[in-house]
Amino acid sequence: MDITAIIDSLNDAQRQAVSAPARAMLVLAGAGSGKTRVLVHRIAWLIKIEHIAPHNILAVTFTNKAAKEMRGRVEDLLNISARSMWIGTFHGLAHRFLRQHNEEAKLPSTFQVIDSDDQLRLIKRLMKSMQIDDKRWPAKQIVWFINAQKDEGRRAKDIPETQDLYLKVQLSIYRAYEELCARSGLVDFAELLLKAHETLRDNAELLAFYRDRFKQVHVDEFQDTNTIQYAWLRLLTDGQDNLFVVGDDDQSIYGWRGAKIENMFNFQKHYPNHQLIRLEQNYRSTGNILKASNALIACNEGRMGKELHTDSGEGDLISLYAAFNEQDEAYFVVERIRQWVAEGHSRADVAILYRSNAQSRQFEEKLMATGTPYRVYGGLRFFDRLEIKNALAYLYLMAHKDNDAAFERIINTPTRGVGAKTLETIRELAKRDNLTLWAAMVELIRTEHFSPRASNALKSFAVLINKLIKASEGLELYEQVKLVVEDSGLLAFHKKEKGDKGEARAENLEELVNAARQFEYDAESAEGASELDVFLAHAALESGDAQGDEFEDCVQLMTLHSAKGLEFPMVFMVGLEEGLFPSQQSVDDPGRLEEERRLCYVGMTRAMRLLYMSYAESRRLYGKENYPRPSRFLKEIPAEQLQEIRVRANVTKPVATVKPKMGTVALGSSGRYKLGQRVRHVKFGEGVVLQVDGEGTQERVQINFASAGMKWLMLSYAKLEVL
DNA sequence: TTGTTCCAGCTTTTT
DNA sequence: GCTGGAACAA
Repeated sequence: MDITAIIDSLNDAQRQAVSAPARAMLVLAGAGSGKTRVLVHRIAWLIKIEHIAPHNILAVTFTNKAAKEMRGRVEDLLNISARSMWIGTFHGLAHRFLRQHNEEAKLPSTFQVIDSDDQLRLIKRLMKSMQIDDKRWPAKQIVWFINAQKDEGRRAKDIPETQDLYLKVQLSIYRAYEELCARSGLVDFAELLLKAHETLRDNAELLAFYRDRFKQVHVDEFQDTNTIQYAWLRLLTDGQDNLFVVGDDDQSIYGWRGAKIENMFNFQKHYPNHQLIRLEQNYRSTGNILKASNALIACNEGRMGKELHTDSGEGDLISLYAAFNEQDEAYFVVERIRQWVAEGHSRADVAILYRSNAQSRQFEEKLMATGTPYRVYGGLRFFDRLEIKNALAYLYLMAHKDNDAAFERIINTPTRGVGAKTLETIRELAKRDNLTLWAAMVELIRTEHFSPRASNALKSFAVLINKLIKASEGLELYEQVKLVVEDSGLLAFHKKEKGDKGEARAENLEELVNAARQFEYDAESAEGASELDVFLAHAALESGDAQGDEFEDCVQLMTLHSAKGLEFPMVFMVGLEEGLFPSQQSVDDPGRLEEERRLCYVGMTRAMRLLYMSYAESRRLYGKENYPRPSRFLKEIPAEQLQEIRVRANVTKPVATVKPKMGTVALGSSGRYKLGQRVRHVKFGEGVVLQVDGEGTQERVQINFASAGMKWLMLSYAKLEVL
C-alpha cells in the first residue's frame, strides 16, 4: 500500500495530524470535522508507513459502539485484520488486563464484573446488615459517593477521618463495601478502572512491559475522560510522549459524571512536546447552522478556542417555533415530519432531540396517532432487562455457587414459596458463620431448621440448580442458556404475566438464547476464562444495543446527550425553555450552565441541512401548568440566522399555515409585553402573557389569568399593570 | 404470596 | 401528575 491511499482523502489539518512526526498530539476536533477519520487514518499511517505492528498500538474509546466502528474502519482501510490491536473501551481494556494479571491485581481468577444495578442491590443489602437507615442515607447517594471516590482514585483508606457524621457514615459503608467485594470477588465498573490503575502503578515489571509494548496510545473523546482514566493513560505514556488524543472541549457534556475537561489543559502541561492541531473545517452542516452554533458557544468562557467553517453554502435559516403548549409543539413537529416524508424523504433522516427523557411522550403519542414509525433511544438496554438478568443469575449461580447476588435474585424467582423470613434466616447464618448464602441454605436444610414447607421450597431450589448444572454439562453455550430459560421455569413464569409485558419478556428470553448462539468465544483473548464466564462478563460490560427495528424507516427520538456523535439531515430541538433547557438545576451554577450551553451546541451541530428549534409558552410539568420563558440560548443565536415560524393559532385546532418572519423571538411590536410577563388587570386579577398579536391600536395580548382563565385583551383598552 | 395503597421524587448515561 | 418502591393487609 502506498501513502496516497492513507492521506489523499484528507484536508490539510487532518493530513498534518495523521502524518505528524510528533507522538504527543492534541487534536482539537470540532463537531463534524472528521475526528474518527483522523484516528483511523493515523493508526493506518503508523502501521503502513512507520511499520509499527498492530499489537503495539492501543486505542481507547468510551463506548463499545465507537470501539467497534474504529476497528472496522481500520480493517477496511488497510484490508488487514486488526485483531491483535488493542482497541476497546476503558472498561473493556481494564477488564482484559485484570483477567490477564489477576494475581498481580490480587483478584481471584473467577472474579466477576457487576453492573450498576447489581451494585445498588449489593449496597442496599449491605446497609441493611449494617442497620443503616436508608431514609437518611439513600442507597443511591451512597453508590454515587463510592463511585465518585473511585473515579478520583481514592480508596476508603485514602479519605481522612472526619467528625462530619454524614461523611463518616458514607465512608464506613464504602469500607464495608470494599471488603465485601474483595471477599466475594466482585468488581464494579469504577473498580475495573481503579484496580487496573493500581496494579499497573504498583508493579514495576508490568508497567515496564506495557509501556514498552504500546508504542502509541490513542484516545477518542478525550474531553470525557475522568481523573482515573487520565491517570492510567499517563502511567502508560508519561515521559514517552506517545499519547495521541482527539477531543473537543466544546462538546464536553459529561462533567456531571466525573469527566474532567481540565484533562485537556493538563495534557498540554504534562506533555510539553505535544503538537496541537485544530480541525475546524466542518463537513456536516450548512453555513447558517454553523454560524449560529459558533455564536452560541462563544458565550462560554475558558474555551480552547475554535471556530467551525464550511465550504458548503449558507443553507436554510434555523426555524424557530413558539408553540402554544407542549401539545402544540408536538403537533407542529409531527406535521413537519409528515410534510418531509410526503416530499419523498426518509424518516430515518429526522431526529427529535430533547433535554430529558420525559419529554418523549408527547411526541410518541402524536407520532403514534399519525401512524408514523419511530424509535426511541435510551431506556432499558437488552442485558439490563429484568427477565434477562434473572436468566443470567441462574447461569451465574450454576457456575459460581458463591455468587450471593445471583442467589438473592433468583431464590424466589419464579416464586417457589421462599419468603422474606426464610431468606433473612439464611442471611443471618451466612453472616454469623461467614458462609455464602448457598452454603448457609444447604446447612439449614441439613439441620432441618425450617418448617417442612419452607424446607421443601429450599430443597426444590437446590435440586433445581444441581439438576441444571448436571444437565448443562457438555452442552453448547446456547443450549445451556436454552436449558436454563426453559427448565428454571422463568419462561413459563414470565409468559403468564398479564398483558403485553409478559409476552415481550418471553420473547426477550428467547432472544437471549439467540444472543448466546451468536456469541463468539475467542479462547485466545479469554485468558483462560470459560466460555460461559466470558459471555456473562460480556453481558455486564456490553449492555447490548437498544433493540428495535433497525431496518424500518423510523423517526429517531433521543436525548441531546445520546445524540452526540450522530448526524441527521433534519433535526428538531424541542423544549427550549428556561428551567427545562437549561435545566433548573443548572441555572445558578456558571459551570453547569456552560455545560448546558455545550449540550445545546452539540444538539445544533447534529443538523446537516434543516434545524428547527421550538419552545412552548405553556407546559404542564409535574402536574402543574408552567409559563416558562424561552431559553436564553435562543437569544444567544444571532437573529440573522433565525426565522420565526408562526402557526396562526386557533387554540382548539392549530392550522399549519406558515408565516416566516425574520429575526424576532415572539415579541409584541411595542415590546412592552414579553411572553411570560406577569401582569395585573383591574377586574381579572393576576395573569401571565401568553401571546402578543397585532400592531399599534390593534395590538392585543393573550393572558392566562389565575382566576379568570384565558383572555384576549386589546391593549389600548385594557389597563394592565406590569408586575 | 399477592394485591392494594401510600408516598417520595422528578436531568443527562456508559461501562 | 405519574411512576416505582416500600409498607401493609388479606
